[in-house]
Amino acid sequence: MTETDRRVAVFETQLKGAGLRMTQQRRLILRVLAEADDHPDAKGIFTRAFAHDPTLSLSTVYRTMKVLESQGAIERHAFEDGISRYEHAHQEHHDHLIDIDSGEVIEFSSDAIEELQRRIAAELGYELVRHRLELYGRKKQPARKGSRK
Amino acid sequence: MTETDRRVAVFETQLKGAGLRMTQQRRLILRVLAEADDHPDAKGIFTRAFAHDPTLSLSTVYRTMKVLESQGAIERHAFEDGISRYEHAHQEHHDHLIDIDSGEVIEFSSDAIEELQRRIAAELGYELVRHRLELYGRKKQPARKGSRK
DNA sequence: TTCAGTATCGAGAAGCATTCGCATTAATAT
DNA sequence: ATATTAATGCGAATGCTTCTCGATACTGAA
Repeated sequence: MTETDRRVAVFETQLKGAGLRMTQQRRLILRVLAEADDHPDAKGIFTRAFAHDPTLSLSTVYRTMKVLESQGAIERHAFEDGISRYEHAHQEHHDHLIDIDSGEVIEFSSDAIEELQRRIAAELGYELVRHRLELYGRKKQPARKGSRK
Repeated sequence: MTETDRRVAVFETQLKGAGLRMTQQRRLILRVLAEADDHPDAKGIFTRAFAHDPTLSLSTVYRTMKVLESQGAIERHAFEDGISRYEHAHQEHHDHLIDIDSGEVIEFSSDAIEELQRRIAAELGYELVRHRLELYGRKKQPARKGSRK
């Protein structure tokens, strides 16, 4: 709760600095995102927020996501299906592993991969600005006696 | 020309085997793709093919891309903008580096990265099925005397 | 507190890439 | 040749996202 409040307060300050306003809707959406531990899409965010404020509109969710993103408060990702999914911004960069069967999104980071990417870009004559890495996998059965294959 | 004809012939055999038909439209679209050295989207493919057959419809392009993809004749990629782009299938797996300024797509492959990804997935308890890696970069100025920064 | 100015909102229309439905056409096997 | 039916063309429909616009409600100043 306190952590969420802190996020809201920080964001409000950022908004004011940009000549923007803190509204009930933005507060609510920010709260929903701060308390989400998954990567919901616009509709998912809308559904959760709508439960707290039935006057909220989907348009506002989309608009708010843009504002939040431009302020660096959240990150937007588009995986295979092309639908935008959101998560509150971490300080540490990370990539995603998506469970093919369940759709679950697991986060990970690897300095080795980051470095390798930078090197590959450099070899091609490019300066790496950003990247997108998604692994799609299937949960392994824990190895156990008698497990076949 | 010969290489393109060979591709068309191979694909026709695959189609027959699946109880499907080789049509003028499929031949044309396959030809356009075989001779493309970039990663066009559906509209781009349609435009090029339309020049040879003004009766072609965009629906057919989309339908054909699905067939081609299911037969493994082409690969589909969706970069940042969410639009599907296509290329004829290579035998070797590769990833893409996208030039931020020009939009140009450069292909590359790295066994080291492939291996690293497999290892990361394994550490998270997953078997890697496939992945998506896109690097976004900016062309470096060739280092020269007097270059600042 | 009240008020003016304007950023934001809700609701629905509009955009865009992609897919569908269906009557018509054409590829294939006999 | 001819029947079978996959494939086509065209327009309508879909689904996510953005835009339009009149109404609403933040915010700073009085």
